[in-house]
Amino acid sequence: MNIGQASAASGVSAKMLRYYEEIGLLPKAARTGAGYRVYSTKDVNTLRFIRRARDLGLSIERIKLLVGLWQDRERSSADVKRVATEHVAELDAKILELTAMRDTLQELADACHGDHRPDCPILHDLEGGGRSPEHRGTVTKDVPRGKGAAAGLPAECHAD
Amino acid sequence: MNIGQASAASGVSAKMLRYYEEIGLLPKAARTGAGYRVYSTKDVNTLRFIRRARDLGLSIERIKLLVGLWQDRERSSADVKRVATEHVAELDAKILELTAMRDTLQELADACHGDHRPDCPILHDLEGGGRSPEHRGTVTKDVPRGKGAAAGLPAECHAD
DNA sequence: CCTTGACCCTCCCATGGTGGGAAGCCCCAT
DNA sequence: ATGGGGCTTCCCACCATGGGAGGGTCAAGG
Repeated sequence: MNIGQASAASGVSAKMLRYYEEIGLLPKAARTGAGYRVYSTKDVNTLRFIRRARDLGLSIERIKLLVGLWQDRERSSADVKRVATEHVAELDAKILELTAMRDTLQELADACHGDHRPDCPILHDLEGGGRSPEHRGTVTKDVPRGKGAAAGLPAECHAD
Repeated sequence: MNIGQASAASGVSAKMLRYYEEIGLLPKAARTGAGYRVYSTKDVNTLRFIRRARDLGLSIERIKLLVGLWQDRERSSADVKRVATEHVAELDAKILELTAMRDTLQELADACHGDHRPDCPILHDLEGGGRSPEHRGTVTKDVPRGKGAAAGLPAECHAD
């Protein structure tokens, strides 16, 4: 089977097939005399496994672990479960983070008239924690991206 | 104000300050004779605006729009609201996607004994749509990443 | 005046997965 | 033998961010 056929049969793009090989997620494919990669049915099964795992949002690193476990008859299901559970925890964290953003923004949008006038609580909030700061505090999770070095400076606001 | 002070006062890293300038999110900063960037209080306000917008997950492109509207006295709040609403829609889509992943994976993990034995429904599912395919169909949203070109090949499974 | 240390500059690289595309070789059918 | 489609490698782009090298600058203290 050529790379194109393996791609069509697995739902993984040829580009990704080469990439997965390069990063060691797949073993190096055998080659024809002309240098074409050759795949077996077994390879396609592995690829489908990988694709399903990607569909569940698993990182390549974790998929490497899972493929290893999958091919290990001596594995313990506890190891597999742990990998899955870790990913669930990360998904939960991400969902929480996005939900907090969503809720804050939705509230602001709800409070915005959305008419031709310039007055807008969304901008007001972005400008300087507009509506009661404790309100923002409850909704917006303090995502650990900004290192919170924000120092003094009186909020004089308004850039125009 | 130097870049370090502007960074500390706004919570945006110096690295990002330079980057935002490069991509045109910020106007080119004035320079001292030695080439040091100089920032004003007004710049810091803009930076805080940007940082808050990033905290809400807005993309740089959308922040460019918002900053433009913010500085436009003639803006209509409808324009601002539209940008916010679009972002809320994207957040909702992402949350739905992640939640579907999470639920599927959680179900699989729940069904997994997690003991020393190798038998594991998680691997079984990844292997080939294991437990009743319509079940997977209901939970896992068909995220539009794989182009669904998955063709034939009988699922013989098991790569070991 | 000179050193020291903190700060700033530009430029390059890496991340994580994925797609796009160019230049060039190969295979099959007409 | 020619054309078209498939394969190869290599480079670039995304998005937003951090790290670091190599070199200039500034302020304080000796």
